[in-house]
Amino acid sequence: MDSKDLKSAGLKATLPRLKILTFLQSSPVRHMSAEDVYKAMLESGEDVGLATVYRVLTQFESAGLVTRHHFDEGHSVFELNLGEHHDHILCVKCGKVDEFTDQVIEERQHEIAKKQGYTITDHALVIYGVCPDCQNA
Amino acid sequence: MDSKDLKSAGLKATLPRLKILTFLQSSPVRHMSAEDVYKAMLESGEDVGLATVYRVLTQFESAGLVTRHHFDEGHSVFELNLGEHHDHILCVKCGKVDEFTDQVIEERQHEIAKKQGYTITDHALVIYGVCPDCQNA
DNA sequence: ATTATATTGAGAAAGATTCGCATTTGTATC
DNA sequence: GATACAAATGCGAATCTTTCTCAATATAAT
Ligand SMILES: [Mn+2]
Ligand SMILES: [Mn+2]
Ligand SMILES: [Zn+2]
Ligand SMILES: [Zn+2]
Repeated sequence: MDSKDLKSAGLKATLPRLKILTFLQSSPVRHMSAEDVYKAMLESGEDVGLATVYRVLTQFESAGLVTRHHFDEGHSVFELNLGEHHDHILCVKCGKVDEFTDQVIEERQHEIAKKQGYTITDHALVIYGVCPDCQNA
Repeated sequence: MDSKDLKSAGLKATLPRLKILTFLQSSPVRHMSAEDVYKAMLESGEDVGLATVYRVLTQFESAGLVTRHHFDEGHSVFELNLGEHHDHILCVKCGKVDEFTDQVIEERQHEIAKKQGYTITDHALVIYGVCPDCQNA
């Protein structure tokens, strides 16, 4: 039951929130826009307004349940937060999104921040390229 | 004369383009939104439409004269391309934008791309933090 | 079951960027 | 320098994503 997850996140266990959380947890696709989630809600019969999807995703983000990315200008992409931080590499041809972690890069960023006198709070790293599948085509 | 720069970039030397390029080249502020450029045009008396500013900046980007960034969702930021690649670190309090380059990070990204079978085309790295000035306040 | 409060849905509104099109400008030619 | 034609401009309308407003509804505690 996801109600527990919501409650412990300080959120009332409403139908729209349960529906959306369950969907995020069960979807094999990890990176989705608000519109993607909205369409999934429509298809599963459950009536959830688009505004509610946006609100809930934003609340989930504040609660740490979800992470928001800005891969392209123009719209946000969300993914269920599974704990471990990672960065992304994505295909400019087909839009595929892959993930990676690199401890060297992580450390280097902290050194850079320190050198410039910044207290680092976050970072966003996206590598753009052509994926293996799209190279032979 | 900037006409040369425009011509060699394959662009007709029109008044709006000259005005905008000259402004970018003379401004001490390196990172600006289309709106910023538009306002500067208004102040300098020259009448340039907002749509034209957007068009010209996009053309400059295609011509390699300018680089576009997406520091925050919701609007693009442009900077004159001075040749050497660099990444950014910016203050979440005051919005200051600083720059840096790190060869280790650059190389690591290529290794990651190779490891995943991608042909890397580009990347975007932004470190968010609190700048020195904003820490004692 | 009742109440007090938080949440929802629908459409309006906002903010950034692009489009459509009549008018103007740049440049190549005479 | 005048002429001609394609390219570029400016304006407002249109688009797209996201947020807001607010009356209606659902939730959690009593
Ligand atoms: Mn991810
Ligand atoms: Mn820069
Ligand atoms: Zn691909
Ligand atoms: Zn600051």
